[in-house]
Amino acid sequence: MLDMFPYPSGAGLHVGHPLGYIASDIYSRYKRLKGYNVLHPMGFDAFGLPAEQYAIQTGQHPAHTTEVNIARYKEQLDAIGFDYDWSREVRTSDPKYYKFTQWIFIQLFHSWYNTELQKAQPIEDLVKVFAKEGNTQVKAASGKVETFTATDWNSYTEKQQQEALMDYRLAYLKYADVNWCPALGTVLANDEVKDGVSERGGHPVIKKSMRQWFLRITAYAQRLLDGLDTVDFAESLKEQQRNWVGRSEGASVFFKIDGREESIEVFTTRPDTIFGATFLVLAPEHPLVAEITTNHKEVAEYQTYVQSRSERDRQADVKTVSGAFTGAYAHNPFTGEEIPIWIAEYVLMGYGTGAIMAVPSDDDRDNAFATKFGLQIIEVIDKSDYPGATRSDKLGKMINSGFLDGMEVPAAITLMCQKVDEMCIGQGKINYRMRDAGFSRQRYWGEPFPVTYKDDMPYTLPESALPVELPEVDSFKPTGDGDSPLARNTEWLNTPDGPRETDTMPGYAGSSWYFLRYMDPHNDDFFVGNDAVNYWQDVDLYTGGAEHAVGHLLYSRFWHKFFYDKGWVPTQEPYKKLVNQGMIQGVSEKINFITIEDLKRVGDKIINEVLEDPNIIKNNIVNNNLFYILVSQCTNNVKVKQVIEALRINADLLNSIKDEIKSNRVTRLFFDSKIKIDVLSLLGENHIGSQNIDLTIVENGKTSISKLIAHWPFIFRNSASYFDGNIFSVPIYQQIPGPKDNYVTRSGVYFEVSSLDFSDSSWISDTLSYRSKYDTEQILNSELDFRIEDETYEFQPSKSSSIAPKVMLINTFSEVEKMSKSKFNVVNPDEIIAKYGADTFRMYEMFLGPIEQSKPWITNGLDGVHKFLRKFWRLFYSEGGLDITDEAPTKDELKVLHKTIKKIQDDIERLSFNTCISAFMIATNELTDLKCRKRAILKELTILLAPFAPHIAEELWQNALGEKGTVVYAPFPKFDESVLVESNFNYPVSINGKVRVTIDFPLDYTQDQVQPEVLANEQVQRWLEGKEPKKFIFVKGRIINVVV
RNA sequence: GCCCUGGUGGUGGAAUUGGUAGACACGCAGGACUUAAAAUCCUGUGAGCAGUAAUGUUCGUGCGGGUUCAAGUCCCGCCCGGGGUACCA
Repeated sequence: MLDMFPYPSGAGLHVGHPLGYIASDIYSRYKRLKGYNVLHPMGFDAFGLPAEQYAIQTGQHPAHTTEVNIARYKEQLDAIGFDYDWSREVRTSDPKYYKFTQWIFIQLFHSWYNTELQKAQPIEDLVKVFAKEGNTQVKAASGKVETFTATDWNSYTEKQQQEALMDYRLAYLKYADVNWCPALGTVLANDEVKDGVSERGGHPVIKKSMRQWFLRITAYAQRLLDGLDTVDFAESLKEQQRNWVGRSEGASVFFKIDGREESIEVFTTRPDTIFGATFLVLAPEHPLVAEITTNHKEVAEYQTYVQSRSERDRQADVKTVSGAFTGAYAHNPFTGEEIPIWIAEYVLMGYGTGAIMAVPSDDDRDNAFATKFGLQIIEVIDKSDYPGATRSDKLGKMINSGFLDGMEVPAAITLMCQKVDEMCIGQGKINYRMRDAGFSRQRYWGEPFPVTYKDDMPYTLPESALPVELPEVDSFKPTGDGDSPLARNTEWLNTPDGPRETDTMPGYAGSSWYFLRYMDPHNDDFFVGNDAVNYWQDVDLYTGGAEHAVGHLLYSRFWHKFFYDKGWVPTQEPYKKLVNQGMIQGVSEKINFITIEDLKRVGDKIINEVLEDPNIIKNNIVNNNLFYILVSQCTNNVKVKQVIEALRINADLLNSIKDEIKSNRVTRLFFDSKIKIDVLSLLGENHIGSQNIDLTIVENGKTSISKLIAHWPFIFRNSASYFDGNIFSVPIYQQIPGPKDNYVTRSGVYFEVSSLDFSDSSWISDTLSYRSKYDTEQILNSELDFRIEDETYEFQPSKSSSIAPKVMLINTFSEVEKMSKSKFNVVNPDEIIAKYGADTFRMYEMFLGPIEQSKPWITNGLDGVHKFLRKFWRLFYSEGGLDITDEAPTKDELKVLHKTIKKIQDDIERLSFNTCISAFMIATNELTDLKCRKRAILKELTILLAPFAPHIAEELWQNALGEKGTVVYAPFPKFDESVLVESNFNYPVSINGKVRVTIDFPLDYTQDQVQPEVLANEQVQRWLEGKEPKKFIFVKGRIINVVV
């Protein structure tokens, strides 16, 4: 029984984490009651970026932060009453653990993948083959390799040999791009980059090529696909993994470049359409671009633009079609036509060959591209036999395609693959979208590589040197030139054998094999002992978030297959069954803002377009979605004061005031989250923004000014503020470090006063005393100011105020999204446990709904669960104390018990825990009604409840029932079906599908026995109105339907 | 954009295989007990219409179509929310 490894974040365990943990705890306790030996461990994925960032900010060592966070996590986990075997705890950041992570890396480094045997093998074997016959006969998963003979190999220098081997290793070095932020001097994670600039500070981010480690997961692509058929994961999750691996069958074809020796290799899944290939598109980073370009200026400019775009942007942004012509041409090998070679961002270097043949007649993106740049489009498929088929469907009859004419598409694909092969211009090929996994991070808080460099080539350290422990460094900041902070410790860096690798491993290194360590956590000789792994084998049930669907799960499956190849584990797949628990989401508070320039433009657009478009009105206003309109008179001299009122309106009201809006040319701005989308569509992105704010800032719809200032002290303390009774405004200073610690004013925010809570005024003196330490110059330069006269605080427009700040805050709103510290919406379980106890908390989390469904954390039903537990308790204790009898139970009581046993047993097996809680409630309500206090019933029920509410169950077991020992190992009650057998069934009788009456019949009655009585029924007669029924449907034990 | 996933009363959700939609809770309303509060218990509660009432009847599972004796469930086309998208974990 395994739970996904938590990362011990500084925010502590939030209410979302335990959802899966509680489910697995119930399951493992249940299996224990059923007599199984259950291994249910827990540990920590302790390396990671947040601890490192915290270290940069505070100077605290990540090891220390991690230690503190783990202690807190364990305290919280224990408070919920989990049955973890802490003697088996593992932590990825423990040198005793990462010793083996490093060891596994070494094994990957010294392995290659034999595609003939479909198996990883020692690299020494390959060396022997090279020395004997070169690499021409070797069938291996490799990079692009030049062929060499045995003579070549033996004449190679050590360095050349190492370089050649690098193309075969399962862990290898190559150059790859990272998100490089020159201003911060650091490499950024994808989610630290937004719109081409760093999230912190807004500095430009570019791609930088660095030599990095990769794992050859692509060698296992097919096995990772095949393995999916053997495991019990949700079909959707398997589908996600299949898509990630992205197998596609097609052909690679070479296109000859005009006037040059080289050809361009393209991969296509549609070789049939080659007669319609009217141009080629290369990825802007394609190595051939530099060589063939004659159109230097435009290409260079375009390449610079693409540098600033993230891969996701490049794929996602299908609206903007962009590209540049290289000036070079190639030849279509079948039509013989000269076709231009372009570069465009929608072609990615990392996928396929980094080049495509564009067939604008049969590919949407190619079509958009050709249309925009006026390139030729030749129709090659007649789809008239397939009405409704889209451009990309592989359907139709070939036309304008030489020898393919008249063939159906699938046949044409097959023939074309053969033809390409015959003509020696390419071959049929299976391509995978999946790429090798980047394994280098330019970070401190991760596993160091057990590697030193000699002559610029890497060599692994001997096992005796493991673990290579993280060195102490004087600062956790990046070095500024792209190296990780490890490079700061030069004493550590330089060894007699050469300099060390300074990058560290990514998060998934430690988490790809941790479940094996649980089986044998204290083994110092091997990562997992043979006996242990043969006894426990694999994970029977794995629970965790769907967000890990590909990343972690695919990587660990890959590692496991490698272990299998090496003979270290007995199974091909690590996880037999996997359940994705849904996310418990947080409710975030957010603010929307928009520039005043844009506000005016929106106003015009709304007047001219939106109010005239019935669809927009309908989509946004119906369904009682009232929305806000901010009324503002937009003159050229926009002043805050002129924002005069905010209205809540509905569709009818909008219609009635439409003309007034138009004639007065007042700007009306929609600012519900739904409306925001329409503002977006009116203006495009980047014109309206939103930002998360601390949950507690907004209370009862009012924004607390003192809390807002505590949240953004910098902004408020150093800025002048303006207040006129209606509007409270604050210019915002963006925190961009510059010479002499100057900061730049970027924008301002406005709050409607009616939405603010001024009750706590301590911020005024706090702000003033803070400011007095600074030069008044800065305050004078501010656009607006507030003053204090006498003892009363009065806010007035500053005399120097003439320029209006650029950004207007529109409103705050709530949104349900992922719980995370950065979104200020984290809720901890501690308070609830303190108030209601762990049992209530456990049961409530289960009661919230199906385990795999995501839902926001709302505590509405908490009381009901708590009340249930009290009611259950009262089955044992009445006012006079313990009140249990030894009488024999009645038939009704037994029925309640056995109905519940069956329900709980079935529902736990199918992991439907929310319905279990309901079943307990029903049983308790029914037994209360029956006034049942019988030991024989209550004892069994206590065992049933024990996995869900272990504390109360244990208490009742030992003290109320007086049982010896713990309920944890009690035998699970045996279900007796005979108790539940019914002789009659109350049939619902419907007329034309609508139930009108119910009639009781013995269950063994057939249709013939039932029909006369049903038709004679008074109700049925009424609906028949004297007519004969058309049809009589009888489903035994379910329903009767009379069709009239 | 692409992939995945969800949408049912005022709220969380139930309906396991196409067979009585709204189980079980929360909330709300009314009542009992109590000096009072807490706790506990009882009754009602999808919406509309008719009826003093029992009850009857129409509508109703995001929207629009379809299949079926029967659709929350299956099919087709949309809309909206959430997650992932390769360096957050």
